[in-house]
Amino acid sequence: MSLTIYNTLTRTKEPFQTLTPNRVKMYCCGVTVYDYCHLGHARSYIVWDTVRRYLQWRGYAVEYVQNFTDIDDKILKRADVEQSSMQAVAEKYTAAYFEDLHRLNVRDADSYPLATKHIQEIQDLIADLETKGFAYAVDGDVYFRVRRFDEYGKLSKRNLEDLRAGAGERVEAADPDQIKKEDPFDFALWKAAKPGEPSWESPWGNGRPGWHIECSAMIQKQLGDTIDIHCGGGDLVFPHHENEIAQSECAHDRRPLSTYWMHNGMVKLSGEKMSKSLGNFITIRKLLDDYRDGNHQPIDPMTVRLFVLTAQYRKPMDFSDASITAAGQSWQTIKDGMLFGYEFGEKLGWDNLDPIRADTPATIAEVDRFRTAADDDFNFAEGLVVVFELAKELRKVGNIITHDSEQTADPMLLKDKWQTLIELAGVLGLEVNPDELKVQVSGLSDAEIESLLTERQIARANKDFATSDRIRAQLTEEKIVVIDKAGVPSTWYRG
RNA sequence: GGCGGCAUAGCCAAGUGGUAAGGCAGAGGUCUGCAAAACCUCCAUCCCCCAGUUCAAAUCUGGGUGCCGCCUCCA
Repeated sequence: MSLTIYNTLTRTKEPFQTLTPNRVKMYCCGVTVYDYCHLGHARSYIVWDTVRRYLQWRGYAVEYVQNFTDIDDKILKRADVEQSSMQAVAEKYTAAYFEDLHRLNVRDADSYPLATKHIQEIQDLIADLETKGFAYAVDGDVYFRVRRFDEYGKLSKRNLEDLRAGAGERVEAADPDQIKKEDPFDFALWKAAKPGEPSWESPWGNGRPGWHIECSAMIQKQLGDTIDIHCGGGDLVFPHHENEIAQSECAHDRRPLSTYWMHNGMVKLSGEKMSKSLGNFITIRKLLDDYRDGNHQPIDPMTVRLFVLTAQYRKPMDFSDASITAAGQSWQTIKDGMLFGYEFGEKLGWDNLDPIRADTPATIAEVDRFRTAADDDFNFAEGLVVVFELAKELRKVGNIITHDSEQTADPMLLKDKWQTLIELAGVLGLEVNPDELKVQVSGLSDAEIESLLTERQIARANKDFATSDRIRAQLTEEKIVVIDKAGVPSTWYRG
């Protein structure tokens, strides 16, 4: 069995073959740092983080690079609004990016190149393209000569004729620089400085880089001419990634920029793509800090991860109150299973609570099922089936133990299953904190609870159900779950 | 208008020729004074529609319909 990846370039699933055995060079288009990240960004970076984790779990050494665009009109505009500088705005929202994505358990990339730190590489690349006839300068701007690259459009599956036919008059109207271009689809590599905006000296006069060129230059610098996987949001296929290909492959004698191109589907809100421009977005911090689901509960960061992972990464997905609530319920199930070992391991006589899985026939079978699913173009939704089944089985045993009944399953087999669950959930970036079990969710001490229960027991014996129900309501308020049994004392636990 | 993609139960969603995974929600039961929690059982004769290929199709082909994305900055 081997890993297959859906390649946007060929629109088919292909067997995964790396340039160098067991090594993966992976580049992900990062954000333009002019605002807080929203759920759409969260999906993208959770997906690529999980792909990276999975590749590592499969034994690949992954070199993962993700850029920040820190030169951009929107950042400048924001700086104006915030009475700040481009650099200050970029730094503010870069810091916010890390805060938000760390909460979602997205691991740091191996490096985070910045456009402003690669001005020399960008200029060298533009000069190279100019020398080779793929770029031309006009009044301090430099444009890429799209017609010189006969493969232009190979990623997005469109050709210049289609584009011209489709665009009609819109192309002309949009851009005042249009008249400078040889072809309406030529795009800017370098933009002449405008008064009051940050700029850098260059052979073409003061100016700043265009958007597309930074990725080409930084990939070349950080990872080399050809990489294994280039990924990003589906909305970047055209023109951004198409242009990256044009720039890099023309500069590098047509050597491919990336073997595989991967794109994640968009997050939708009320049927429409979540985006800044439409204004229908919900930021990660708003979702995690202020949002309440259908059960009036706050959203656990792991719920967001699970929500993202339940959909195939290429498909669009809808965010709604109902869908995030369902994800929250589902996460509770998985969490219960993952906490099982920490909660019951000792009672079951395990000699340690080490979550590292050992190879046993039982664990290997589950791991194989998971791997088979995920090897098919990272079908984590199907892999999640194994996670759910393990979690539900452990939760069931946990409940049997909690409710003081006989527990007959083999403790060592349970440990195998628990360790497998921890490992597979971990591959998906789903983690629990064992300390959660120690947290006093109730302000009441055990003694106080016992005392109230005794009082309640007396009331129940006297058939004073009004009093017993009042005490139970009080305990429920304190998140104490009471279980009544006939003939034996009531049991309780913190829920 | 051009290009690309998607349509599976109340909701999310897997399944890519061999007779519909999983999750959430829901129903019934066990338990309880009644609950709650948990457990057990049930929950798509059928995969947007119409034709076709095949012994066999949700899965392949053709034609519709609907929805979405990109074509401007966008994860």
